[in-house]
Amino acid sequence: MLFLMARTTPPDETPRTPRPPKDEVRARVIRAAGQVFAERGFAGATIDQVAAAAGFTKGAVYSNFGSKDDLFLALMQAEVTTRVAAVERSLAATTDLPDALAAVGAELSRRDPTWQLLFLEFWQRAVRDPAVREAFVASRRDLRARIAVVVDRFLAEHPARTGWNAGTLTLVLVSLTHGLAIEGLPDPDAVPPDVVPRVLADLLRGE
Amino acid sequence: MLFLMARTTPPDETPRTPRPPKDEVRARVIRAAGQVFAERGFAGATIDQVAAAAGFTKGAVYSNFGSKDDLFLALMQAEVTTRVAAVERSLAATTDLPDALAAVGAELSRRDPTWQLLFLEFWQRAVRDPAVREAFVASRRDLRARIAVVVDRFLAEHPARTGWNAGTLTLVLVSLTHGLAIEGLPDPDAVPPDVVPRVLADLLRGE
DNA sequence: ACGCTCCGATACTCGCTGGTATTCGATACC
DNA sequence: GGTATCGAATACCAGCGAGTATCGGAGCGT
Repeated sequence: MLFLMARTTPPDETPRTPRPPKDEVRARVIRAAGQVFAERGFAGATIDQVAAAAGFTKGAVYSNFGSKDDLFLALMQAEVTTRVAAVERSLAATTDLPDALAAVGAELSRRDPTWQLLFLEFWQRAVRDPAVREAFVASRRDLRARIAVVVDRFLAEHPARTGWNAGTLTLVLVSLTHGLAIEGLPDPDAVPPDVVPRVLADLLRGE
Repeated sequence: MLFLMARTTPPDETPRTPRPPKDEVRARVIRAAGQVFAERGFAGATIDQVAAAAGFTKGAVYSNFGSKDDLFLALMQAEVTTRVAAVERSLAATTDLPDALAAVGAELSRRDPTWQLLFLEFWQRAVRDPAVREAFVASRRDLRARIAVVVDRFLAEHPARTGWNAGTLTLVLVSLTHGLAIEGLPDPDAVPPDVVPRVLADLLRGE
């Protein structure tokens, strides 16, 4: 391996810093961690793999994160944030409840296994580790609350008399969606496409 | 652990072999694997831990299972079997459809965190590893099919006219229960106790 | 009784991975 | 331009854990 005696003559150096962007490293590592962790699982993934996927080496990772766990937490933080934002966005796009919920459902259960895998990984840690659990629960509640706001508005506008309140209805939607994803991801044939709407129809059909 | 110095005099020897049970070792190892894997995760658990939990050493494990994965598959097999048996039992106990479905739901989503953790760990591996997936999908279909048979019988007996066929209804039930477990395990307050029966009531309320 | 066989225990190997200490290069400041 | 600083690369280490080879003793057939 030869290093070219890189010259240092400043004169003609590119004005724009070809700098190895400061915290972009951090972002890239986190992104890479998302991929690798989703692919091999937290315990199954190695720091070297993450670093490589990000285009760096272990040193970069450890100079940005204290430990593997630290990296994991950072990833969860980032992922949850973007996730909540995505849901929020899809909710804002329409005023029609079924549409909105369908959008949320689609958002929550993207056929993309990556998110499901990661989410479950987070979940597992939350169940096992009280410290993680706190943050996890908070974000879940936040997510459900945001969806519930929309549901609530709809229920108010449409006096479809139903025994359901917004919170519980939201819980059912979110839970059902996740549960279906669990069945459907390894076995796509197992889940007919219109299950969620049909269930919702039954639930909202005034008593 | 006492082995009675079992005598060998054939005449009066206890008819039942006081022997250090042959394949009971296997059973104990599997049971221990269930606990340990659920507690630390598959990758996070060690063969030594499993062996110790079963009251043996690594040697016992490796003389009964070819590898860690092998043990894992065996565990899954066993778990599903006992699970199905439990469901069938709870269904046999009642003739009322809602009651029966609620019972099934309860059975499927016991607050027992062990099972949920374990199941989702299976799921993760299934999604990631094609070999595991095959076995996983097969046992899932088997599970749903068995439940569906009974649901079907009930639907036939109880002319509750509903747009749902047994298979889809079962899918919804199973999925919903799992999804609720995901929300409820880290955050018990999030899930009211009677959600499943209420949803089922709506779904079965004849159209 | 006797020895054969099986299976669990013990001890060891070996690769791997998280973490650390150090080096090296470049940016930022003087 | 020279130097201090920061962050990534490299080299390295120690522990750990899956898997293996071997040992020993308990059943079982004869």
